[in-house]
Amino acid sequence: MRTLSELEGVCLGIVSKNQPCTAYQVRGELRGAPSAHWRASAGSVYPLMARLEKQGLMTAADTDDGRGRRVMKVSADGRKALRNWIMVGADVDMISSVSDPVRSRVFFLSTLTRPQQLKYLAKLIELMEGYLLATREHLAQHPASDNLYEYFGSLGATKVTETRLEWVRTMHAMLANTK
Amino acid sequence: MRTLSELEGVCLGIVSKNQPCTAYQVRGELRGAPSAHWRASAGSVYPLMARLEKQGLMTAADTDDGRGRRVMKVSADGRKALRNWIMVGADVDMISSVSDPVRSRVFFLSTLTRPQQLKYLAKLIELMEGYLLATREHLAQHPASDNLYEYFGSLGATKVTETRLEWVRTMHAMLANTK
DNA sequence: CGATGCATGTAAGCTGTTACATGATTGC
DNA sequence: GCAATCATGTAACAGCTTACATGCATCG
Repeated sequence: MRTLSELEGVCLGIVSKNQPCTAYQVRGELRGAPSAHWRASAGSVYPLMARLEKQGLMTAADTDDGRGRRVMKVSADGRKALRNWIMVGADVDMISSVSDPVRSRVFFLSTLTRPQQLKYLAKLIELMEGYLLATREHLAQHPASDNLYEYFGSLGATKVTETRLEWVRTMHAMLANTK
Repeated sequence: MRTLSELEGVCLGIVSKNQPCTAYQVRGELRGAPSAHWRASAGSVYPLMARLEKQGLMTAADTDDGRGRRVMKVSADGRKALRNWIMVGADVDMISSVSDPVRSRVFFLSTLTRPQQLKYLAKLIELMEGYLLATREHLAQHPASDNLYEYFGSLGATKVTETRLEWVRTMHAMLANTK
């Protein structure tokens, strides 16, 4: 049994939570997620779903509502694969691989003049403040009493966003106070 | 002027910091980074460096030390492209796109039994504690007085790692105390 | 003199994206 | 009736990885 890719695991998980569920719905869920890492383009999701079906991890059924909807359910093998995908994630690679485009750029901030640096960081702070509001909104709409795991996910996204914002603020303050 | 990819920006930045600098050195720097997101395989770095050279962002010169080393320097156009790459990073996509494989999995934790959940989270905590020690070590070896921007980068990695660890601990505690 | 490290590169493959193509349904 | 949304899919390309291939230098 080949281990699932990140997007495969996430899509299988979304189907398992919402089944019976269409590929279109999966794309909608991905777009509505707190961290929009996945563009979840049609070109990735549809072939992916077909792949999972062919491997027996999902079963599909055509509907007759005139829209050609194809609803999916996770099979017993699919649930096993999903559990396996989660477990495999407890690995050094997984816990360290949070790649941050902002951090990548900070390393080379010396390329900019001091005023440019401050302007860049100020722009980041503004964007992050807006983004933080959005994640907090998302968190408020997913209380622990409703669905504990969605709450956990949103909580993680919010906490990390808060930390990153605080970090950028620290840098801005330090650069503003030295020459 | 086409905007640089993430890896292109990072590599150009590494060269600009260490020039004159070989592709081999760039790979070494990437491997030693606090967050090993980039595997920086030869298959990506060498063609990338050749590409940047062809575009006039770097100049290359062969050495005669018998090892066929090819040392690179960033050109004026290259510095401009690097500044541009940084600035373009002040964008909603960039600040939100911190994709976390752990968070992805947490959303579907209901797939596991409670004991499996606790075991999984305990494993994560163990791994993250080790990883946190490594990032703190890295931070200690890059004091602000030495190179401010490397310090900033390491600081960000450490802060985010601390936050994620605390988050996983919170989840573990909550799941351990409810049935 | 053999292992390890320095140093460069290519070929094939995986995973995702953008852009396109198609068609039905619902709401104004 | 026409725009927006629902719904499915394909083709071409981008970017990075793994695995392979090559050869010299240094150290024990």
